[in-house]
Amino acid sequence: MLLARVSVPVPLGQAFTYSVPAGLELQRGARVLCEFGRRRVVGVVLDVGEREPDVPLDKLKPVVALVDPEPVLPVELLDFLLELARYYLAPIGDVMRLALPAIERSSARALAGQAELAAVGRMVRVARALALPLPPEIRGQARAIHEHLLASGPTEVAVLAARFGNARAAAKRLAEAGLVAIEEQAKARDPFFAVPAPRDTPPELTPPQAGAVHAIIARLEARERGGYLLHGVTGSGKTEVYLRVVERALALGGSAIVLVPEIALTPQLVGRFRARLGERIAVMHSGLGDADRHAMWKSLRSGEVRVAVGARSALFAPVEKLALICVDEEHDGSFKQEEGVRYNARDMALLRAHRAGAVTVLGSATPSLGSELAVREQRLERLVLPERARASAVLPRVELIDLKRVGAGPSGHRLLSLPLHRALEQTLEQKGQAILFLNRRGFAPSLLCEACGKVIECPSCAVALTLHRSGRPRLACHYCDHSTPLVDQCPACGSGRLSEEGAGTERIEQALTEAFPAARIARLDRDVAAGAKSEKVLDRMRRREIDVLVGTQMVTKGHDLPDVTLVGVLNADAALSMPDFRAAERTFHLLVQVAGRAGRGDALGKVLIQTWQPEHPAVALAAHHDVAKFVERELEDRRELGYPPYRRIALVRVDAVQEARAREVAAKLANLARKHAPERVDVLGPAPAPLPRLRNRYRFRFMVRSDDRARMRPVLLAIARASVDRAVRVAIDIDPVNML
DNA sequence: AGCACGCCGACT
DNA sequence: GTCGGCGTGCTC
Repeated sequence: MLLARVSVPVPLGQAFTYSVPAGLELQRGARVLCEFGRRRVVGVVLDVGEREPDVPLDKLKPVVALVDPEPVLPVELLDFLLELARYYLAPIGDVMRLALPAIERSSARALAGQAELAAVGRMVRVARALALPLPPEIRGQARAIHEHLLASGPTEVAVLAARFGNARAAAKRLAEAGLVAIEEQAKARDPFFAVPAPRDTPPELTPPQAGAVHAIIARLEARERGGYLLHGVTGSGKTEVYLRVVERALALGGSAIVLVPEIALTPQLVGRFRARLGERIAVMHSGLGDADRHAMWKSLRSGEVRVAVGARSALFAPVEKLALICVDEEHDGSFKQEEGVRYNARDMALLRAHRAGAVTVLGSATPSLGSELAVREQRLERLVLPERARASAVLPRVELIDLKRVGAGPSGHRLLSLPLHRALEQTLEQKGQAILFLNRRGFAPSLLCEACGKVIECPSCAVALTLHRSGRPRLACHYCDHSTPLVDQCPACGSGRLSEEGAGTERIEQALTEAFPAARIARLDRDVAAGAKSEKVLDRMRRREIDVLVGTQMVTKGHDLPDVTLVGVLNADAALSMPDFRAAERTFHLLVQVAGRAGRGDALGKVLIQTWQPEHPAVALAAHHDVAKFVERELEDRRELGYPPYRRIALVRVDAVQEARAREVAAKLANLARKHAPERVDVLGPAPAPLPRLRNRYRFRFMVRSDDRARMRPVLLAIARASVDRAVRVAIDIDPVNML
């Protein structure tokens, strides 16, 4: 009997078997229309074959119809997805969803046929100035709009509306007066493509770059699989290596995927790829609408474009003949998806490439300990770029400031110590730029009642509310969307003596503005940077319209800001105190990355790191740019403590609105795990999570750990299959990155 | 996840 | 007397 295993878009972890009607030619990876329960769904054929039914015949239904003549998924990608689902114990339907753009998934459109698909691209109205003398009675907004159109060329009416008040009406009047033409146009495919990038001339490679490029290219030409760790300090020119090897992969007839952390996917980076590879790349980023995303996906699937550049999800690019995957900043935690299918794109890049017989290049200035161990065990080959690509750019001098011994500077603020204050003065005098890093947004991290000693907490989470003063003063939860106007009385005891504890970026910004009234101070964090605004701030920084930039994480990542000569880390220990075995590694990476922001141009950079623990290895070794020593120490610690990369862990998270239910299920599952655990697999916990209540749900968790992944599998399967109270959510996080 | 079935409260 | 709340069971 000819049967097909079909992945159906439900989070059920299993595929369903359908009979194949005579005459229907089914291929693996093709979409099919199926009856599923009382509804019709579009599924993906996982495999087809002549075999005995594994379900009672009266349940077996036939495939209704074939949706595409050609499979939507290449076989290599399909097999990779099956393997990924197995690795993470994720429902196959959810995994398939990762790889299919919304438009390909939705049954309505899939069945509507190609004609309708072509019409999916949005139409927009574009205004174009007609070169006529403008009558003097046209004034105000209308005149401004006309001038803008003359200066900047045709512009979407929607864009005008966002920029000029009442632009729609003004544009309409201009159109009626015959001064402006308004035309319907198909929306540009991708925002990044709206401005064509000028082609660049490839720079000459430094000897280490050339060495790395040659090694990788040799593998590509031999069509052998292989993994490389491209270990280069910030500014050593890793991107140029990616560009060269991607070009080579293309020239050899293959395709390539380049993964970058979401935050690093900036117009600058995309611009560099486009300058070299032109229209031969597809950029997948989170700002893409369904239609644009689908256009990208289509061009990759058809082979018209053979390079995908993007964050996590670009890993699922539907390319054929995959030859190369590059993962930039491979140590970055954002490659791990933290909801739904909790996959790690860095790890899965190695898997997909290995299975496809392709080459993987993992790039970083501060490689993950996983990569370091892989080099030692010869699973990866290290390629080193030891120096900065620009001869004049040298690694900055780093100075540690012990906050226990050094007090506040003239501003009176503890986190603006005297040495930092002096350094800022000097930088401003010398017309340099400074970046100050503080990993806390808001004004003050908590409000403490001095009468009853309570901290004002979020009503749905067990965390303090953060005081924000930019805009209307409010208390906001950084873990859920709760936000209230600032209160002046303690909600617990009614006292009016509320003290603002600690400092966030807003408070530092304010202190700086007061201390350096002549300087142009700006702030960059998630509150400022909704959407593409962070690029705006960074552009102003590049244009030197800002002297001092205060910010969170966002200021630390890969941006090339050549005129920054001073970098201050206001509190290096913040990340160190996290209850997470990777706290030291994160702190180290962060400090080295931030330090790398200084002195990228011609001027010698200076880095000040303020810390309460100057002797802590993560801090002390980062100050000396001593990656090797840190890695050695940290690997030793991990081995002793039985943590990754020496042992594998899986975190089982259990949460429920009712605390008792969550606690009970966690206990039950941990017991079950212990019962199934073979030798060399241990179960630790359960215990309340470090954040014991979030979004009104109580959270418990326990850990399954082993030196052998295969041994853990039956234990985790037992947990995944156990039936539990429906009010309780259970999530198994394989190789967790975020332990909270 | 959907979508059914099923068994108890306030209303046209 | 019904409309509708969401508990629980199933989907090849």
